[in-house]
Amino acid sequence: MARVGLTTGTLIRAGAETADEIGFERTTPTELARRFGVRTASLYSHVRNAHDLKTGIALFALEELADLVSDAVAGRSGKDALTAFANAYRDYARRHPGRFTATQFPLDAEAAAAGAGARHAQMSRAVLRGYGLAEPHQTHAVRLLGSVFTGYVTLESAGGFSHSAPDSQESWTEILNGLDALLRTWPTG
Amino acid sequence: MARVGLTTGTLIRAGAETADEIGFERTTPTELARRFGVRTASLYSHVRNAHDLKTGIALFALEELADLVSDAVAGRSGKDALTAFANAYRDYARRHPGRFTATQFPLDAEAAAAGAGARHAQMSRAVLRGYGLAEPHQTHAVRLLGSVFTGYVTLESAGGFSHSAPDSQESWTEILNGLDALLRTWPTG
DNA sequence: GAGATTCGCCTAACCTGATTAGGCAGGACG
DNA sequence: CGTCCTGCCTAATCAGGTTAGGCGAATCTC
Repeated sequence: MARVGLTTGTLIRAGAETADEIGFERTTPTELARRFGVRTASLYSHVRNAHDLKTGIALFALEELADLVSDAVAGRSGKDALTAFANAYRDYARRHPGRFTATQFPLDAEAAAAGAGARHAQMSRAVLRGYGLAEPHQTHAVRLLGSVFTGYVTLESAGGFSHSAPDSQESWTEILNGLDALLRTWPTG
Repeated sequence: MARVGLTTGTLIRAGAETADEIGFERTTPTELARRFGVRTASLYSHVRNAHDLKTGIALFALEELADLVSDAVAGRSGKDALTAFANAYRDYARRHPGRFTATQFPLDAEAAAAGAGARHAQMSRAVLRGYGLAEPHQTHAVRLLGSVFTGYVTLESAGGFSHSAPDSQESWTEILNGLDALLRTWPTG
């Protein structure tokens, strides 16, 4: 019997690629088994079930995104950091639509705790450091940034902004300018 | 044979309620058939297939949400309108989590064209009227509002803001204040 | 290096959900 | 009162998910 060398990691990485190719929705154990030339049942030594597989892909994508954002933000501050942060986020969604969808897969408490959620929040705070916001305002701003970026990228990749003028890129730039302006005048007390 | 009186409309409305109860994901033809005390196959005279059913629920929810937002915004302007718009959106998501999830179901071009998408964009523009934004800035602002509200409500209902101080309501209020301030100083030329 | 053990993948089987084809019965309508 | 239409049914098929148990190849032990 040909041993393909399945491991949890292999499956999750292949799952991430598959998600980008055919969509996170359609990334099923059966599909992965097909791609590995293996019977579906063979996956069950490596992942508990389909839900587990998807959770794994989601955590993988969250880590990967956190790495990219971390790199992008390193050594920058203020608007520069804000822009780098936002673009890293948006670029990831465009380059890896399936993985981006995966990052929004609802995680149960344990998975969320284990995941890169904390890293993302930390990076968001790092970007905001340049704006000198005190708590609780910083947290409010973190939530604003998360909402805008998540929302924009989701709507954009769902086709919400295509086929209509002006260009999405233009809106993106203007929104980032706006956010920068807003953060500079955000209430500090 | 007991005739239950299935129609496309009945199924979609029941689907909306079911989605709120057990989640949009699990709102399947089989589940609806169970609830009507009917065989699954019997639904297929009224909806084309499972995807069609979900699209129907999505369109229903989009209309319903548009009605609510329309009511909320009527007779208001400026920050008042902005707040009413935003709260109508958020309240809907909290009261009807399944339907809200449904509103994000990816629609194919025909369904999207038939749906309430245009109404939502119109209402957004109506809210912004008080801020006197010229094109293309108004469109950018429409996209910002859509992103913030979609993003915030999605993250909030995914539990992103719970279990951590400060309260989500506080962030929401401060974010709306911030958006209002931003829109008042948004570039007009 | 030969037997014991582990472990990766397989076969077989079953469940749930989606979907289609064709049937029957009961109310509407002449 | 007969006929038709329509609403729901039975039967059957298919795909995906999941479990139980088997077999053989790789690795370990002495």
